[in-house]
Amino acid sequence: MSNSLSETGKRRAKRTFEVTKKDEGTTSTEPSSVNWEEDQDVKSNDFHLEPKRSRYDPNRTFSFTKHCSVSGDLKEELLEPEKRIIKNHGQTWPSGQLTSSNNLSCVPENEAKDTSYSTSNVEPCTSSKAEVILNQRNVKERNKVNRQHMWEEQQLRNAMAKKNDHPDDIVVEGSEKYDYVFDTDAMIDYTNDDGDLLPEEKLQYETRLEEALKTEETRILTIQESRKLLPVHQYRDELLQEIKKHQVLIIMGETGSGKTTQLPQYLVEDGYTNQGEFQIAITQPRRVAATSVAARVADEMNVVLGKEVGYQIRFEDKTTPNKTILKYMTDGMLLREFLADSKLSRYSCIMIDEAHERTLATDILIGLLKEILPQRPTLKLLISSATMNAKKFSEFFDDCPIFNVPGRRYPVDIHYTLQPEANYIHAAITTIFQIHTTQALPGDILVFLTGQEEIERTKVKLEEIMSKLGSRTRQMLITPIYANLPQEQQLKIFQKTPENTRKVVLATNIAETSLTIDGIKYVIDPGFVKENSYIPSTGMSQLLTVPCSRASVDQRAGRAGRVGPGKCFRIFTKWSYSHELELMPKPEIARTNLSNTVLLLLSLGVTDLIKFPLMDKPSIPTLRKSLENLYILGALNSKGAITRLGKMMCEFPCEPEFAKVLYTAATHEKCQGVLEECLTIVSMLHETSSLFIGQKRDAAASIISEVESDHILYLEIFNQWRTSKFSRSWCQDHKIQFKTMVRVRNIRNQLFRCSEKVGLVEKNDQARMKVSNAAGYINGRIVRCFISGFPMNIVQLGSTGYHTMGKSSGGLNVNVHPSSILFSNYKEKAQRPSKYVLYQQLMLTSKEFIRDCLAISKEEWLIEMVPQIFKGLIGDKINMGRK
DNA sequence: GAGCACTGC
Repeated sequence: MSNSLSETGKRRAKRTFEVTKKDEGTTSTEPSSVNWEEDQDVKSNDFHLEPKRSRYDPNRTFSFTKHCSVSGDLKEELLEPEKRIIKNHGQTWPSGQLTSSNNLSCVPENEAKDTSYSTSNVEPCTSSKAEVILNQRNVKERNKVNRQHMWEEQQLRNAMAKKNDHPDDIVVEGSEKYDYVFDTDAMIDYTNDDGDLLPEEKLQYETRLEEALKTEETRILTIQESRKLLPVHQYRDELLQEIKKHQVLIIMGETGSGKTTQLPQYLVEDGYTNQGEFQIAITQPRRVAATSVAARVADEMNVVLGKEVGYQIRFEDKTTPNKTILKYMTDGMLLREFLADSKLSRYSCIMIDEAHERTLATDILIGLLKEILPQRPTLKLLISSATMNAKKFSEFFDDCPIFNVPGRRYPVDIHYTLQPEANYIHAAITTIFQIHTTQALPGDILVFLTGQEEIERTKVKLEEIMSKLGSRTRQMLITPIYANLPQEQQLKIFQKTPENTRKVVLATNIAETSLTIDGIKYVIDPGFVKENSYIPSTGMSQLLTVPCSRASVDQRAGRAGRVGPGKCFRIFTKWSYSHELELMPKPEIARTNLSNTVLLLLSLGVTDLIKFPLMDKPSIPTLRKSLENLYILGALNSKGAITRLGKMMCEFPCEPEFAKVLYTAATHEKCQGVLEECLTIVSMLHETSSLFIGQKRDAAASIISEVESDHILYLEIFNQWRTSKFSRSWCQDHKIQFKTMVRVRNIRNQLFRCSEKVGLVEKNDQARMKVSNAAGYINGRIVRCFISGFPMNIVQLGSTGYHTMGKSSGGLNVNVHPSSILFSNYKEKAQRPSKYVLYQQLMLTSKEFIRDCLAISKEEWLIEMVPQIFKGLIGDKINMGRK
C-alpha cells in the first residue's frame, strides 16, 4: 500500500514541476496576476509562495504570482518542520476539542514534534482509503495497535537528522532533488525506499495493517461509537441540565458539532417525550435538511424513518400519529401548525435550528413562541444559532443563557487583495489560473459569482483561455451551478473529478448553504451577492448586486475546509472586510412583501402588529401597504379585522392574491366555472423561473402558435402535458423542465384539495353546468379572476409606453420584459398593444420590467371586477381627456 | 431586446 502511494507521490511531484517549468513564457495568454495579502489572524501553514524573509512576519504581504518560483523558503520549510506543525496544531481547533478525525490535532503537542511530520505531509484528501481510516483513529489506539508506525516515525526522524546535517544538500533551482521536496507526498516515498524491511517483517506489517483496518472499519461503522466522537457529546449532561433549568436556551454551535442530530436524541433519552405522549419538533429552513437529517437520526436510533423519527415538509408527511416522537420539519410547516393549534400543545420541546439564517418563517415563529411560552411553562425552546448573532437571540428572550458547542472544521487560510480590484470577474479568472498552474492536485476550486449571466460569461472566458493554453496545463472541468439550472446539469458538480483534472465550480450563493460539494480546497470570493428587496411605495421588487455581509463571506470561506485544510481568496481588501461589510445579512422580514405574514398573524389573533415581538421590526410603510392590499382584496374589513374571506385565504398555502383568484373563479357571478383553469395557472406561476430549458419563445412556439398572454401559454403547457399523461418525453420534446412540471402538479393538487376543503370546488362545479365553456369565454373569465386578485398589478398604455395606475404608485413607467409573450407579440408580430396589462411581477434590474403578463382586452372588466379602484381611475382619465 | 440571488407553505 505504501509503495503505491509513494509512486503516485513521485509522479505527481514530477508532473507539478514540469508544468511549472513549461508554463514560463506563456504570460501572453494569461491574465495578469493579483496581489494577495494574507489574513493576519490566520497564519498560512503550507503556502509555498511567500518571500523568504517575511515568512513568519504576521503583518507581511506577499505577491501571489502564477509562476511558482521555488525559492529559499522551501528549504526553510523543510528545515523547520516542527515550526510548521506547531503552527498547524494551534490553529483553529479549540483546545479540548481535539478530535480524532484530524491527524494533526489529535496528537499531543510534545508528541506532535516527533510524529506528525510524516502525516502532516500527506494531504488527508490524497490518501488512500486505508490512510483515511487510520487517520480517524485516536492516537493512543494507533500507537498501541501499530508499532510499525512508530518504526516509520523513527525512520523519518533519522531522515530529518540526516538532512539537518547537510542543509546544503537541498538545492532547489533545477535540482534533481527538487521534485522530491516540492510535493510533500514524496516524504512517504523516502521512508519506504530507505527502509530495510525483511520480507517477513514486511508481510507481518501488512497483515497487521489489514487487521487494524478491518477492526477500524467495524468500529467506525458502529453508530453509537461515532455518535460519541461528535463534539457535542461531551456536553451532553451539561446541556441537559441547562435545559432543565431554563425554558429557553440558545445553542451556539458551528456546523459539524452534531447538535442537529444529537440534541434531540438526548432529549428523548432524558424523557422529554414521556413515552410517546409528547413530540419534539426540530425546524430547518430547507426541505433537504429536514429530510436528510431525519433519515440519519432514524438510522442512529435504529428505527424506521416515518415511525419514531419522521419528517414533515410540504407535499410530504412522513410521520405516524401517536408514534412519532422526533419530528424534523421546515420552519414554514411549524408556522402553519399554529393555525390548527395555537398552543402547539403536542410538543414538549421545540428546537429552531439554523435560526441565524433569519428566514421570514423563523422570525415569525420565534415571535409566536415567545408569546406562548408563559402559557406553556413546561415547553422547552432551543434556538440554535451561529456565533455572530447568538447574543441578539439571547437579548430577545430576556437574556436567556447561551450554550456554546464548538464545531469541527479544518483550518482555512484567508487571503485578501492588496488593493480593491476594479473588475472582480477578471480578478477571479486570474486567480483561478494562479491556483490551477501553481497548486498541486487534487484540490477543486469554488468561485462565488452573483448570477446566471455572470456565471455563463465567466465559463466562456475560462474555456477560451484553456483552449489557448492547450496541453500546457492540466485539464480543467468547469461546472456552473445556480438554482434555475436544469436538474441534470446541476448534478454535474457532484461527479467525481477525473484524474489529472481540476474542477472549477462557478456558483451563486446556492453553494453557500444549500448544497455541499466535496473536494473543494480553494474558494474564490468576490464578496458580492444579488439581493432582492421590496419597495412598498410602488409594490416593486429590486434585485441589486450588493456587498455580502461578513457572516456570508465567512460562511463561504468555510466551504474550503470541509475535507481538509483549505484556502480562501477574497477579491477585496482586509480593510474592506473589517470596515465596510455589514456584520449580518439583512433579515428577510426587512426586505419582503408581508401581506401573507400580516394575514397569518391577524388570523392567529395578533391584533397589534407594532407590539408583536420580532427581532427586527418591519418598516411601517411595508406594514401599511400589506394592510392596504389585504383590505382591497377583501381579507380585512374597514376596521382592519379579518373577514371570512380572509380566514379562507389563510387556508391556502400561497399568497392571498392567488387565493382571491381561486375564490373569484369559483364564486363570482361574472366569471364562475374556471376554477380548474385558474388552479393550473396559479400553480404554474409559482414555478415560471425554472420552467423552460433555453429560450421561452422557442418552447412556446412548439406548443402553441398563437397566444395572447403568458398565463394562457402556461395553461396550455400544463394541459398538453396532462394529455401526454404527464410524460417526461413530452417535456423533453418541448424544452420544458420535467422536474418543474412535477412540482407544479404537486402544488396544483394541494391547492385543489384546499379548494375542496373550503367548498370552492363544489360551487365551481355547480356554476360550470350553467355557463358556456367555449374557449373565448373561458379566457375572458380567467382574465377577470386575475383582475380581482391583482388589481394593484395593472399597467396602462400611455404615450411613453406602459405606466402603473393607482393613486400612490401611479405614473411609474415600466417595460414588458422580453421574455414575455406580450413582448414578442408586440415587437415581432407587430400586434397592437393591449391598453391594459396585468403583471405578476414588477422588478427593477437594468430597467423596470413587468414579467408574466396578461393582456386585458376589455376596459369594462376592470370596473366590473374592482369598481372601488377603477371606477374612479378610469373615470378620472376620461374626464381629464375631455378637459 | 433582456439576462432572476435563494428559500418556504
